[in-house]
Amino acid sequence: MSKDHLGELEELILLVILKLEEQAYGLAIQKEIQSETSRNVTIGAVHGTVNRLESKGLLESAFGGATEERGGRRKRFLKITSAGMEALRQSKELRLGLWNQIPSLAITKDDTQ
Amino acid sequence: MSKDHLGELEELILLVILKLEEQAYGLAIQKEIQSETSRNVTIGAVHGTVNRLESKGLLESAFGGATEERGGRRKRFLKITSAGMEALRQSKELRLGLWNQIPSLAITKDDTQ
DNA sequence: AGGTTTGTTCTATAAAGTAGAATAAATAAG
DNA sequence: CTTATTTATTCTACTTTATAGAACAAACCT
Repeated sequence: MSKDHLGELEELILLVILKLEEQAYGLAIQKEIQSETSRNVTIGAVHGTVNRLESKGLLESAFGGATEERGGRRKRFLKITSAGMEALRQSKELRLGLWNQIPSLAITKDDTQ
Repeated sequence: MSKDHLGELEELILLVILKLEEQAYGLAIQKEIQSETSRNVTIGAVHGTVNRLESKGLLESAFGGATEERGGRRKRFLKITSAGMEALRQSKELRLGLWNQIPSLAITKDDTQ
């Protein structure tokens, strides 16, 4: 019953991974968080959180091959699992439900894409 | 720059306080979280989080007077400050922004009230 | 081989969240 | 007026998340 919700950074990282699609790996996630939120999360924080999410089954990782770039280690690419997607949907539903019960925060058509 | 975001429970509690309006105090918050999310947060967790939010200036508290009920101690009523409201708005904006960049999570008119 | 670049791992600490027992204050009952 | 009952907050100990950055690893270039 309890203990299925995402931490704040866990949720943010899952969302950013979805946004980055095929280019989701540690450093890219860190940069994307920085550009979306002007928040400075360190690379250690990103990997720590990613590891936790993987051990919970909310995402999977796989190392990429050699690249065409200058040099550097192989990237560890992240992919959301269906359990991870479900967790994001639940979180969205909870917030939407609460916002819409509070007039000053309710969703309007201005919020839709 | 960094360190202005809400924890997961912090945000949930602020939203519930807004929803409860004049009846926001420890036990009521606990029950409301239970009914909105079927999550069992203990009363210690609620008060601990409320205290942290108050010390951050995101909410204020004041004890109520005697009631017309059976017995029991005075309630400590909680009220969101403008800084608290601002934090909630920022959090909403961040999520809306990310969801709308991800087709499977984007807000549609079905999500509006 | 040595240097540079890109990236992950590791280790230590602080903050947030969890849990429930202890305590307090108000009213009712005897 | 003393004791019991109800409603509620405080307190204390612990676990999980989040923060921070140094250490380490692997790929490419010269």
